[in-house]
Amino acid sequence: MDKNLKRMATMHRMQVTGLELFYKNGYYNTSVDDILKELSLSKGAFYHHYESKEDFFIEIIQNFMVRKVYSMLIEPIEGHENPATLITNCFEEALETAVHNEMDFGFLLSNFICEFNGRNQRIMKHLNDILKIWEVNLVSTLQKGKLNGYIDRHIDCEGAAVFLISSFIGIRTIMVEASPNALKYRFMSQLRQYFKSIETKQTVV
Amino acid sequence: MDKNLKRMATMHRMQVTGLELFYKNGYYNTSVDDILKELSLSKGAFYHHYESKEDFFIEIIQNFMVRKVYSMLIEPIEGHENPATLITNCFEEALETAVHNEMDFGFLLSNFICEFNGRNQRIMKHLNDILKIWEVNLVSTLQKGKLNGYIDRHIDCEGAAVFLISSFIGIRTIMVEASPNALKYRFMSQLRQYFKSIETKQTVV
DNA sequence: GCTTTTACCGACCACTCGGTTTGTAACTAT
DNA sequence: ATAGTTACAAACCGAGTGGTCGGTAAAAGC
Repeated sequence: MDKNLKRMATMHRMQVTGLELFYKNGYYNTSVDDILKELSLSKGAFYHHYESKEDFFIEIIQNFMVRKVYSMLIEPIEGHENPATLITNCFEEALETAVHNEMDFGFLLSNFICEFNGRNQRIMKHLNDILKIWEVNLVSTLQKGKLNGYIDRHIDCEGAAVFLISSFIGIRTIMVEASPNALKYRFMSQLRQYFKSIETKQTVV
Repeated sequence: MDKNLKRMATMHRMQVTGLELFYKNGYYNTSVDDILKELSLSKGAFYHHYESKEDFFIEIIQNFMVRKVYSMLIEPIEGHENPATLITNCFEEALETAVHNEMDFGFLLSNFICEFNGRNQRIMKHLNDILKIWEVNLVSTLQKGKLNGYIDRHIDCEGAAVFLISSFIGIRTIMVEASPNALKYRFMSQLRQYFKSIETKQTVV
């Protein structure tokens, strides 16, 4: 049983380092040997635990990327407050983290989507699943907000979710270079502007 | 002199095919040989005309990508009409083209930005320059719209430009898979919503 | 105590990569 | 006609690539 523990410890180490390097250099630009070198492990160790580089990556997606999206983008918007506040704060924090990350290479999920788009259906399926989960949760937060009178009832929540996802992916892409802090500030103030336009109009009492 | 013509014809053919394959498979996943095979040319031919794969790509950026961004995203928004109309129509058309493109792999510029982000400074500089040109033109269109009374004078045009660029890059990234037409429709209606919020409020006469 | 399983090593394979070198046919300038 | 230049072909190089395989030491199961 603690045999299994050792196995899992090694596999975990491989996945952590794997994700790090894949994120930094891209999937195709990171060789299995690169990962192994960092861990002082051999090819034999890798192919003892995993069938292929691709299978290895898919395990990383399911073990790490899903969780990161959950903790960074989904859990923070659960709740019954005003969706505008929830989502704005969530984005603000996600961008702030990126600004202060010395080794930021963009939004993990969209980077890989970009790399595999139209080139690797199997991996794309897994990545799109994560995107879908995010979208569904955004929609449900917005709809809850509609019921609670925060969001205008004429608003198309699916549309708003797509728009929010798009803008987030975009800003994270261009934030990598240049002056991320200025970009973040400008983006956030326009995001608030957008939210104002879909919030329920407060008729003067 | 017509010697030079032959030279330029060959180089042009290489760049056209090069861009095609780089766009389809990514820069690092396209070998020089892949391009040469398509043209029935040899390595010798390639390295006779270009110093390296990287130099070759930079020439492609300057000869083709700049022009594509101009014709697709900059020229259509030049004019003195309402920026909301100009930009909305421009995005609409750009997305429509993508929807009907059987071989769409996303937004050329942002795909490469994503691939080179934090990995190749030299190429990133050229790509960021294009992005900057686009941004500057968006800002100037918006400011012109302010002067002409179309855009609310409290709006931060730089911020709006960043927001528009972000959302466009994002929607093009997620539009590749799934149902591009539905995504386009949803995106466009939210974009109009956003523009409504930054247009000058028409006080009832 | 003996056997089996596990976790890992490291040499090796066939292949691909960007880039170099050498050779040559055709054209140009004199 | 001849000498030089241009535009390309083709073989080649060394460094990597994902993946295989035979071996081994230690632990687990009986």
